[in-house]
Formats: sequence, C-alpha cells, structure tokens
Amino acid sequence: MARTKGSVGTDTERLIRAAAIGLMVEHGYEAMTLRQLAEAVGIQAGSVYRYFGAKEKLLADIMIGHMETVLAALREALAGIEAPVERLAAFCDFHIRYHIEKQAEVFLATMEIRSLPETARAEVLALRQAYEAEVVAILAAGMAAGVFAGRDARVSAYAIIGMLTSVCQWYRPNGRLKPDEIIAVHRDLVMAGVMR
Amino acid sequence: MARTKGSVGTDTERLIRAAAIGLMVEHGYEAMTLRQLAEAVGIQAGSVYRYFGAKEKLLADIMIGHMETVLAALREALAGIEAPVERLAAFCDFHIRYHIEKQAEVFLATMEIRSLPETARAEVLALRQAYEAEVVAILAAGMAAGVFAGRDARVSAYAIIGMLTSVCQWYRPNGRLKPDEIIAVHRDLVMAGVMR
Amino acid sequence: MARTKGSVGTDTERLIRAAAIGLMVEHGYEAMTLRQLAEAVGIQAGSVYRYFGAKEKLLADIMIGHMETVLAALREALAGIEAPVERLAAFCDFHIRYHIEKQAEVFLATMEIRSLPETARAEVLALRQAYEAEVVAILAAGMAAGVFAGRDARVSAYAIIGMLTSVCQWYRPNGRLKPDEIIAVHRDLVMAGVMR
Amino acid sequence: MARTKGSVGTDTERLIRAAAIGLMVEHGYEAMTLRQLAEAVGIQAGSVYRYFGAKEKLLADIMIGHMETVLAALREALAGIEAPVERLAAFCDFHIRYHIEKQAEVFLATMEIRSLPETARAEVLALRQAYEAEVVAILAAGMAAGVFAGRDARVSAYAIIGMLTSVCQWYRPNGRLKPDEIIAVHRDLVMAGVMR
DNA sequence: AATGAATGAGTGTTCATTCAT
DNA sequence: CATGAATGAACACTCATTCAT
Repeated sequence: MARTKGSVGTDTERLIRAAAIGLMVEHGYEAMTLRQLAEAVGIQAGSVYRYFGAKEKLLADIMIGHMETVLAALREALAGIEAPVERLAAFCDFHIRYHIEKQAEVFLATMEIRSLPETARAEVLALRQAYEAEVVAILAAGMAAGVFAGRDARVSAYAIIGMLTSVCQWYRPNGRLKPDEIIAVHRDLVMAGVMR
Repeated sequence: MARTKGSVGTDTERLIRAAAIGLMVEHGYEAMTLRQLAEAVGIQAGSVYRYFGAKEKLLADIMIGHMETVLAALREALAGIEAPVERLAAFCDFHIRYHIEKQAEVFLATMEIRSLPETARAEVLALRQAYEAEVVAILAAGMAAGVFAGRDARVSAYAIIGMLTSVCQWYRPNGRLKPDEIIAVHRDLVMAGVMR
Repeated sequence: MARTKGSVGTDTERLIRAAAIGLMVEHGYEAMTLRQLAEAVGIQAGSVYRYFGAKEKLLADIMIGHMETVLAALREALAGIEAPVERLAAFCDFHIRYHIEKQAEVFLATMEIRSLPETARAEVLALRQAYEAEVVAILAAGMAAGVFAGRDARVSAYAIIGMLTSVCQWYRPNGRLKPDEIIAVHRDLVMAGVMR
Repeated sequence: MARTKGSVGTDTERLIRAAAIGLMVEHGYEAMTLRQLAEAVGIQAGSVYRYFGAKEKLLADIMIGHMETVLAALREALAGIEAPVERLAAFCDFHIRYHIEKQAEVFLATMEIRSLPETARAEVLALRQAYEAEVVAILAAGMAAGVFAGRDARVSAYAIIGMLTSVCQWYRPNGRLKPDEIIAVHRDLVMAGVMR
C-alpha cells in the first residue's frame, strides 16, 4: 500500500517529533532506535527520512526549536517588568511553569546536549547562554541596586536556574502538589535566598 | 553490592573503572564503546570481561559504588551535629565539596540512571532516596522547630539538592572561583532561603 | 526491441534517456539513483515509471537501442565496398568516429553489460557478436585473399576492435588532437598491422 | 563459537581479498554485497571489518596493490633491453601474459576506477600513467631513431595498450587458443603496425 | 591473565518501487 | 500525467560478547 488512508505529511512530521521526544526521554537519544520511533508513529523506519534527513537532525531540530521557543517566551514573560525583585519573581514563575508544562522537552534539552552534532550543540549552547544571561542580568541589577545580597551574580544565577530546573526531574502531573504550590515553594526559596 | 565480594580490586580493574568514568562522562554510556575503553586502558576489549561481566555491570558497579560512598560520607559529615541549622549548613558544605571533588561520578550518576538495568536502577534510586531523605529530615526538623520557614520539606529538599548538584554541570577546576567561594555562594543562598 | 512499440518517444522520455546516459557514465548504473535522474530531468522519481517500468528496463532500453543503431550504421558504412582492404579501412574510420561522437553510449555499452538482466544481456551480447562478426569476416576474407597476414581472424578482430574502442576511454572533445588525426593514427596502426 | 577451528587471521585476509576480486569481477563493485563476500569466505559480514575498514578500502587495497605490482613487473621485464624494437616486443609479451595470468585483477582495475574514493583514484591513475609512460617512451624512442613509423607516440601507446588489454575481456583459460598463440597474434599486429 | 579472531544481532540509512490523490 | 507519501527489503557498518589459544 502506497499510503495509509487519510495520512497527511505534515501530520506525520508532528507525530514523529512528538513520539521522538517521548522515546528519547524514556530511553535516551542514543538508545532510541528509529525502528522504535517508526513503530510508535505507525510507519516504516525509512519513512522518517522524508522528514528528518538523519537521526541527529531530528534531535537538533527538537532541541533548537525548544531553546528558541523558551527564550522567546521568557523575554515575553519579563517584558514590561522593571524592578529586579519583580523580574526575578516573574522569572521563577515562568521558568517552573514552563518546565512543568514542557517537562519532556526540557529534560531532553538538559540531558542530550552531548549527543548533538558539533554545530547544533554550539547553537543550543548559545541559546542557553542567552537564557542564562537574562537571569544573570536580573541578579546583577538587583545587587547593584542594593536590593539583592550575594557576591556573584553569575554563580547565583546558575544556582537558581539549577534549582528551578530540577523540578522536571521529579514532577508528575498527578503528583501530590499542584503546579501553583510547587511554584510557590521554589519562588519563596529563591526570593528569600537573594533578598538583602 | 558495589564490587565483587572480597576483591580489593586489582590495578587493571581500577584503571578500567577510572577510564570508564571519564569516557562515559565525555560520550555518554551508550556512546562509549568497549574498544574505546580498552584502548584507554591499554588492553583488548575482550579482557574487560575478566573484571566486569558486561558493559551494564560496569555502569552499575560504578554508580552503586558511588551512591554508597556518597551516602556514607554524608552521614559521617553530619554525625554529631544536632541543630537543624548547623546540619543544613554542613550538608551544603559537604554536598558541594563532594560534587566538586567527584564531579565525574556525580555527573554520571545523574545522567545515566536510564541506562541502568532494572535491578541496578532500583538499587541506585533507593540509595538516592536515602540520601534525599537525610535532607528532607533536616528540613522537617527545622520546620518543626520553627527555625526554618517553608511549607513542604520534601519539595524544598529536592530544590536545594537540585541547586547544589547543578554545580557539577559547569564547574571547572581552573575556573574563576575557588571551591570555597562557590560553596559560600550556595550556602548563603540556601540558608537565607530557608531561615524563618 | 529497443523501444515501446510504435512510440516515437515523448519529450520527457527523451530527456530521461539522455540524463540517464550522462549519469550512468558519471557514476555507473548501480550508483545512479532514480532520484538523481528525476532531479536532472526536473520530475519526481515515481514519474520515471510512466516511461520505463524499471531501472533495469531503462538500461536495457538504452543499451539495446545503441547496439541496434551502431550495427545498422556499420552495415551502412560498409555497404557497397568490396575489397577487404578498403572495407577494413572504412571500418576503422566508422568505428572511431562513431565512438567519438557517441562516446557516452559506447562507454556505457562496454561498462554496464554486467548490470543488465539476463535476457537483455543475451540480446546485447548477440548484437555485439554480430558487430564483431562483420570485422571477423573482413579479416577472414582478406586472409583468404592473401592480402592480410595473420593467423587468426577472430583474435585479430577482437584485438583491432579493442584498440579502436579504447579511444572512448580517454577522448575529450577539446583535447590535443582532432578526430581526424586520431582516426589517422589508429587506421595506420591497424592497416600496417594486418597487411601482408 | 569464537573461532572456526584452525582459522588464522592472515589466511582470512587473503581469502577475503581473493573472494572479493572474484565477486567484483562477476557483479561489479557496487553490486557485490558484503554478505555475499562473507559467505564466499565462510565468515560473517562484520568480520570483514577486522581486515578492511570499509568496502571502499577493500577495493582501493586491491587496485593499488595490483597497479604497484604490475608496474614493478613491467620495469623488471624491460630491464636490460635497449633497442626500442626489442623493448616493444618485450612489452607486448609481458603485458598480455600478465593480463592473462591476472585477468581478474586487470579487469577490475579497468572497470572500477569510478568506484574508488577520490584519494585512491588519484593514486591509481598516477600509477596507470606511469605504466603508460613506459610505453610512450618506447614508442617515442623508436620514432626518434627512425625505426618506428607513426605520428603520435602517446596516442599510439594508448591504442596499443588498449588492444593488448582487451584480451582480458574475452580470454578463457580453456579457450581455443593457448596463451602463446594469443601473444603471437597480438605481438605481430603491434610490431607490424609500428615498424617503418 | 590476556589476546585476537570471530560472531550475530542490531543500527542508521538508502532506494527502487507503488499508488491514492 | 505527475506528485509525494509511503513501503520494505536491502545495505554497509558497529559493537557487545565469546572463547580457543
């Protein structure tokens, strides 16, 4: 049969991407086979190549797309907020909520950087640095203004991002706490941690 | 059990373990080949099987050994300290220093849990939970005593551990800050974050 | 039969055939992909099947067509010439000129016989033998008439054909020598070689 | 079973090379699969990679080895012979005998140059040019000395080589003529063809 | 204790071919 | 007529693993 009735190319591409994210989170990029992926989508392994020229490309596509999206979303979330205190609180809210909603992509993006081909890795790292730079800037501004304590904006930023990101290692949608409660715990920890 | 019973470990065994840690950190467990490993040690691939029955066993051995060691070391570091505040500060010191000193093992232990065979994974997760439980207990005690703020000892513990562990993602021995400075930044963040 | 019965060949068919010859000469039959071919023509790979039922058919079609054409052209070139000496000279002229003009087809026909399916290979070999037989006959006639030296008309014919055909391995349209000069060199070699 | 009893690595390498030559001659390099090759040798396909890192390397190895051998053998065959006439006769003898004895390698070397990776192709072409240059030099010397007719030593050399090489397209060990007879026919054709 | 030759299952990838649209 | 989505079989190649030596 040349084509499964009713299938449409663009749909297939989305299905592949979604299935790939799930399988890579579950088994890791290296351990996921294209046959597993194809079976999950209901196509043949070779058909993946109509949409992604290589397994590497698939990973790169997902990760770069994710990083671009999250960076843009962060900037939008911070837009119009001036005071460092409020900006930091907004960042906490945004970051955790995003990492809860897109848990899989975020998990991938932290775990599989090593598996990216050189060029894509550089691109992803640049986007991550841009993301981190936003937080560093907030902390530096707050320290300069005297509202934040702390000796080192950069290390503090890494620490805060590390804390908030770790949520996606254990969060389960049907867990004990609701997202808002999780956010509150972390935001309180962060804000109390940095305030002078 | 982390090692073959009673074996103190021959030289070759230690060399294999050390080389494996380095290569797995660099390339990931799945991507590291036994030929790479053997070449790094200066032996043939087949000879690895004298010491570790399978690639999986090698990973399990390293990870379980690491988890046992770090758990024991934590308990020793906290021994004799009573007050929650002091215990938490001691935990921060210990955790970061350990993660800086054994950066590679820690990185492995967070990244390659998925690659472990079922039994070993359960064992590692149990050890990790025991480790986390120590921190949860400190926070719960402090909250009960009224010295720590915070609504949820468990989530707070995960957050703090996540923050402190993230150091091993970026720490470089010849970096801008010395270990003591890094520890200070994190300890301050944590302590300020939890104190009532 | 070289072509689908009665078809004069549409434009697209001619384009496919021409592009296929070029690509097969460049990469070899096995190494040429239908996607390359389709791209060269400006259509989709699947569309090639409107004109040639299979890749093998395309090769067979080209090669049989070529062999039929060259055999007919040889017979026409020799028509009306009686004396073995003159017939052999005419053959040299014809063969080299044809191999220079249709260098690609000739190159294909010598290189890709192995790639033909059994039936087509037999057909091509039969046509080639018919071609060779013309030369054998000329030599045999000349030897019988005492104008040609030589012990074995068949081997001599193969040797002469091999010599003349080798031109298409190195001939380049803008090379140092013009076709007429190349022809002269070879004809002189052959005629001097066989004359008693 | 880890090893077929009695098998020795060096033997296997020779067996692979020999089987590869046969299969490549029969089906062409592209059409020969490593499974065919492995089966012919009595090993698994993957085992070929102990001896040749890639299919391409196998071809390159065979072709370069052949070209080096034949070039050295030619020079040895011509050593000590001074007069162009005798050198050319010696070349004819050598070339045909060698092409009869090593028919398969020679056939490969003429047919599969396209399949070589770039570097190996350049190497093989350089060796071929060195071989051809020997013949060009003989003809040029003979023309300069006035013993050979002919206008163009290079084209004449190509023609003669083309003639003699074509033997390996049809020669069969149990054919009608013995090697010495085949050699005689060709040598007579060539010598008569070039003598003034 | 170590080697090195070999296995065999599996990998990512290619490609001629088919066919509903 | 042509497309483009899909197939499925095959390919070159890798690698953890085994075991006679």
